[in-house]
Amino acid sequence: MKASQLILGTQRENPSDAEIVSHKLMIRAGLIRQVSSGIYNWLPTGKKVLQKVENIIREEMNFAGAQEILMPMVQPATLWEDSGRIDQYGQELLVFLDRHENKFCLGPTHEEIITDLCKNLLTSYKQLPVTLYQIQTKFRDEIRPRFGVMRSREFIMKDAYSFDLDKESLGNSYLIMKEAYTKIFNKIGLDYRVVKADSGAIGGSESEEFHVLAESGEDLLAFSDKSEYAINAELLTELQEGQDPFSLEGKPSPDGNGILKLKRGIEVGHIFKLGKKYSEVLNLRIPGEDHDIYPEMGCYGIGASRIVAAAIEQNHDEKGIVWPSALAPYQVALVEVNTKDKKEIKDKCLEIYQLFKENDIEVLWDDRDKRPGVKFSDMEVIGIPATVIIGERTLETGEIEFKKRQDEKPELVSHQDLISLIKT
RNA sequence: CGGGGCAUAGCGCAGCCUGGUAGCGCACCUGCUUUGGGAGCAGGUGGUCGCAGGUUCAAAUCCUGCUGCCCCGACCA
Repeated sequence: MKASQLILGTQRENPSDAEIVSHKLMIRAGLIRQVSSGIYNWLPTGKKVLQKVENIIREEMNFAGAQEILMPMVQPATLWEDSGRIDQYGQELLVFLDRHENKFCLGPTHEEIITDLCKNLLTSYKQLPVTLYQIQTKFRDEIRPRFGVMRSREFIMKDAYSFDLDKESLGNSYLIMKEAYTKIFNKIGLDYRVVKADSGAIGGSESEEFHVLAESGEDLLAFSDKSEYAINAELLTELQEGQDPFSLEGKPSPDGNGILKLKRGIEVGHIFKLGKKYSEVLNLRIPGEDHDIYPEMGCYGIGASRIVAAAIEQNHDEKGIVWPSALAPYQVALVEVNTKDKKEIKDKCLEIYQLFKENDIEVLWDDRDKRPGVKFSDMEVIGIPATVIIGERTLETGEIEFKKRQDEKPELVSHQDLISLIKT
């Protein structure tokens, strides 16, 4: 991609209404623009990053045997009346009327829809176990949206739903998803933890959360310093009735091993064992060997758009974003310096540009007629992991200036080494 | 929903107190000169001053009402 043709949307100054670093940088790097409170446009660069997240999720979900579907964002409110959640979910559910004055809502989650779908779709216990998923826009009318896409009203979520014959099989489906999640967050390249969690409004028996560790995280997590024990501090205080979560620091771990340490996290994934809650209340019965069964369900969410913000919270410096390579919108920036009356520089850039393209390296060629400083800072705020600089200095020698995002100065490398340097 | 703040060009802001027909920096467009870390000069584009009412000869400015956005809290993926 040539920067001269790209709608970059970078901004020099921090927006006045952004508080946390990921929000500021997402605006300044031209990833998002606000439409309304908790509602955002995703610009070309942001969309690329989001798509990287989605594709990693999709790959691992498919690998785990889950099947991708797409459910509607608009759902009949009657389904929510049937499940009894219309009151429980409350104001967060955005309800409206269509032209026939039928009540609909914007889907904040899809247990009702998927359960209803499966009533017609699953016709035999032989089809179980099965896990279906989608990557789709959700809407939750948050009391107070904040921090950009970190806590937005509209957001992109991957939600998966498993259906099993019995509890044991559900346990297996759950583990498969947990493993897939582990692989997803490893691939994305963030520092994360899994903790026991409260199943909240979704309901069910058991749940775990995946948190990206960051100082700005809204959740407080408690870990034992001696064992694997890890729990959402809020849940632990509920279990221990009414303590201040902060007071947990240094207390003995409930599993009897070690003492508790607190960290802050951003919840990016949540997996639940739902049991028969939805299958029973919505009457999803599947013919079994001798009698109909209500399948044991599980549900598994990942906040794709939130991951983008969380990744920035964890990976930035004073110049801007520092993408983990799996999420970078481009793997390399090709910056040309002083090309006026220097056709050789343009030619050299074109040559390298094509070399990258032939090797399937996503390259952003900054061919704009701008000062070098402007280009460097744009590439840095966007967070592209590597930059290749082409200018007069190295035109004669044939060497290439190559700089990693966090390096102060470029190093000189040979033409042949370029590709392998970027791929590692 | 309670408490606080803000609303003037794409972004960041001044002007408001003390009413007189809107300004600065950045960005953007044209030209020339520049070009290795956010260039210089010259010229230019862009604003129903959030909305509605009121006071006044005259309102960005004063008064009233409303809306939107941000922050803190309760709540939540």
